[in-house]
Amino acid sequence: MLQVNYIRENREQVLERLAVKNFKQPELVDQIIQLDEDRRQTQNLLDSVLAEANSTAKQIGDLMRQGKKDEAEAVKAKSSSFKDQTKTLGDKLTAIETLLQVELILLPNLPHQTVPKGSTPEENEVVLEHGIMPKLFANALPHWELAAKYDIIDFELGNKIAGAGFPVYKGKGAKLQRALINFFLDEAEKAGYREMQPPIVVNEASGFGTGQLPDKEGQMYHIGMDNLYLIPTAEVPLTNLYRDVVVKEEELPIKNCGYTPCFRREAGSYGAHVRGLNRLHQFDKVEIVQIAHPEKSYKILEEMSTYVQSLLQALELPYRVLSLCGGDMSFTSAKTYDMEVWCAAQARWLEVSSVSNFETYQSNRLKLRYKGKEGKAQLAHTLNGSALALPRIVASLLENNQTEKGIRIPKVLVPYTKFECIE
RNA sequence: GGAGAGAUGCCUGAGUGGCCGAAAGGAACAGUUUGCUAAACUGUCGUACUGGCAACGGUACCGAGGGUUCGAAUCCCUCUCUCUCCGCCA
Repeated sequence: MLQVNYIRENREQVLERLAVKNFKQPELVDQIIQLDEDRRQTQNLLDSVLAEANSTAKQIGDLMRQGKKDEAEAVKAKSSSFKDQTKTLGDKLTAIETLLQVELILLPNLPHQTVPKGSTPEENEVVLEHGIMPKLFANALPHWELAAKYDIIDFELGNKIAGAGFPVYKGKGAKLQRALINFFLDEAEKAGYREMQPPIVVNEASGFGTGQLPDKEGQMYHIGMDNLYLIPTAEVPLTNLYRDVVVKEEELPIKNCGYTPCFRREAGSYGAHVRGLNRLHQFDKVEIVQIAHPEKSYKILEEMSTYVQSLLQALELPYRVLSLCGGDMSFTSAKTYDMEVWCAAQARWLEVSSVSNFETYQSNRLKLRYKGKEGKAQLAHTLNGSALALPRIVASLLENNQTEKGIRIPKVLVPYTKFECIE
């Protein structure tokens, strides 16, 4: 959520930045500025009535204590009129504030100056490509066929017990999952992230804090009986750990990571491009999250991108880094890098990580601030990234590393899998 | 699931209708002093909105939301959460 004061003082710039994100309702900006104006006016009025009511009440109290009952009664008669006024003004103020909040929530984050213009994925900017795309032998298979051939991932079985998009990992397939999770967590720890194990259900306040609610509730599984949401990403609990928190400036940056399963309804997705592991309702992911000083957050974004790339390099996967254009970026992000790995048998790039700086967009909702020795508490910047999401990593490992004898496990993973090949 | 207790500032904790934005102690910060790794003394010490160039004001907030009252941390209602005991249980 953007800050009203910022919008008021930087109207032109806000409009210009929103245009980069292809925001369709720029008129909201002026509406918000007007509502804010109304809000302050109404509050001033209300405050002055309340001030008068307070001093009158005090007066009555003093008179009562002095035993001047008649005088007190006289003043009492006068003070009862304040009630209607404060009620009316209070209701008006609440109505304005509610509307202001509703409209503020409709504004997406402002893209950073370096974010490329554009509205479609094709307009994302390729920052770099790394690695060599493997040349596969003649009868090379896509990963869903490899999964069946080696009996390591069972989509049918998942269908039976849960539904499409909930695969069952079997034998070496399961071990590969576990190996990847442990490898990612160990690497994150080496990079200075503290491992956390958060709940995988969250309440409404948490969903609001990171921006999933109110507008994206259709994307999350909801447990109606207890009004809890299954997390779509560990970003939600890991970032919400700092909701309503003021951290010490010297503690920044705070670096946390965590492994969780992630749940996404993915309503409306179907077809060949979501086959196999390409898109699932439940998947595993290790997430990295940082709470940063505003002056350092863009440097940290680059570091996080470099870190994620180091994982892909270690896994020997060919990848590219995209700087997302304004229109393709998420609602809440100020700048996002996507990492995509090459899936040789499908001959396509698959997104395996998304690293974003949210600046103060989330922290404003979360009321996440930092405070130095001097001065007031300021909103911190939040960043997060996948490091990494498993299914598409598995898909590309299977496809890229397939040989006529079996699937080769990358060297760094062998200590974790305890096997070198899936035959 | 049943019964009970509770929620106050960074922490402990007092406050049961006006003198309470809130005692006291601790912590923290600044200073003084003695000197030695600590103590004593003094001062400062909540947040948000808002008016003002500023000095300095106004308003709201004692878990959340309503209500009673001229006036609520304090009384009433609803909700949320925490703790204790019982039950169930990985």
